[in-house]
Amino acid sequence: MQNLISNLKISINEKLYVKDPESTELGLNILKNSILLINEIGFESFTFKKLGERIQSNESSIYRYFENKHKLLIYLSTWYWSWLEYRMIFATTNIIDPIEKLEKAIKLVTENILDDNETPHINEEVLNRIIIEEFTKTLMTKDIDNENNEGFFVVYKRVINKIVDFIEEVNPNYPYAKSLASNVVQGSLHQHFLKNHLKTITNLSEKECATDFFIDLVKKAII
Amino acid sequence: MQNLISNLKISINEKLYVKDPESTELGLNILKNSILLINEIGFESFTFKKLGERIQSNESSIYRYFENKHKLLIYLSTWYWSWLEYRMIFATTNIIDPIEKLEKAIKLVTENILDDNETPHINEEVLNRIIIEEFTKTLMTKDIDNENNEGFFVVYKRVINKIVDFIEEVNPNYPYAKSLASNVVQGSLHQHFLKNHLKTITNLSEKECATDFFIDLVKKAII
DNA sequence: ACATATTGATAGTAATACTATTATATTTGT
DNA sequence: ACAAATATAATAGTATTACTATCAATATGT
Repeated sequence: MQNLISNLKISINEKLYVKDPESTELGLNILKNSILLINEIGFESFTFKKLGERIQSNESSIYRYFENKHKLLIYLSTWYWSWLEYRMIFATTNIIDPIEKLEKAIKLVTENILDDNETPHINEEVLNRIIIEEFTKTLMTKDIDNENNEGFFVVYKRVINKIVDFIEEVNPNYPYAKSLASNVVQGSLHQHFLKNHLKTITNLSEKECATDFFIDLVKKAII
Repeated sequence: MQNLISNLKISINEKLYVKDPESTELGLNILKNSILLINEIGFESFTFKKLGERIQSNESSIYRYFENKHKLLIYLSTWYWSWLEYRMIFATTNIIDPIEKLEKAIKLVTENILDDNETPHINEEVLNRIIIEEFTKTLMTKDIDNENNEGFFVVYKRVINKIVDFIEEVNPNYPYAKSLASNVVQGSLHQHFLKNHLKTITNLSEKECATDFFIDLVKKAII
């Protein structure tokens, strides 16, 4: 399985970049360090100028890969959800029991992420932190309807719809499969966020993990 | 009840404004039209200059009320959560049955909001739309830990903890009361957002409301 | 009537988010 | 090996944003 994943190049909507960043050294460097820099200073303070200084390259060179920082963030998000999708597919194929399969999928989208070392230019652990802190910003713009039409969020929706399928395998009569699935995926990001910043309104901690909460919630809801 | 609410002046953390906007005509005008303008063009495109033009006042005058647009948005959010908190308190006092009380509270935080005509300078229906589209942006900044220490989010947390209390009245042994409550409040905003923009990953529609989904979810989780 | 507070108008600054141009370096095709 | 093509770097420039500062005009309170 490890090798299968490492051989798969994650392909990303071409409208998200000007020039494929995975095609050159500089491009890979942009990806790698944008993740690190956004994590360090936050997306609002992140600029192409600062990234240029960090990688000893020029602002104008970065603009040749990405139109703007918003599209770069959608690119990184898409990469993340694609990576998760692959892991989810491999982790659930060959599992026959629908409940076990659903649990496995929920585990994957809710658990803490560790760098998997398969992709030297992407630190998945740091990328996960960015997704927790910044992902909703890619959705919550006045441009969402256009960007949705352009297919910028298909991978995210595909991950959720995979979980919808698993829910329906367990219980085809549950009337809120879509809302439940999107609630798990987005709600999990939010619970991780609360754990980091607003601890008084979450039960998550070092000891208590999001996975337990969401598996319990989903099973009670649909079984 | 109506009159009780209208007589209550919603009081807001003084650090959120330079000069109390509810103390002058111009201030009330800033509140009223900032809500309308943010709804029209989105928070990213919203500037004090544009607001000044709209209300025939000057950019510099608006800066005398709010340090920046971020604090204005937190002010508006705090106003919204305070308003909800009052409605929740009045709607749940004197209800003895804990389940009925919890259902009432969930209904209030998940249902569609209509303008209540008690506050001429705040259109609650439009404000609710802003909360759905923009509220998470007030949380998701690099400054959240400082701002949380300053008490900018106490009202939001109080609303959630009220629901935590109601959950614990129904079932004191449920281990995830905080996560469940925050999941309902934040998840409801998100489901409304999906209903408006990413319809394929939610069951909400004109016919199916968030309230039904969340009441079903919570009751199954804790009873 | 006079002091005080409030608002308006104007100007100015640093940073951001780009675009355009030109120079330089590197790769590649034959 | 060398010309041609391509990629990158450096520099400059623009419009907008997010403010701050100053001063004049107006309204208000006693």
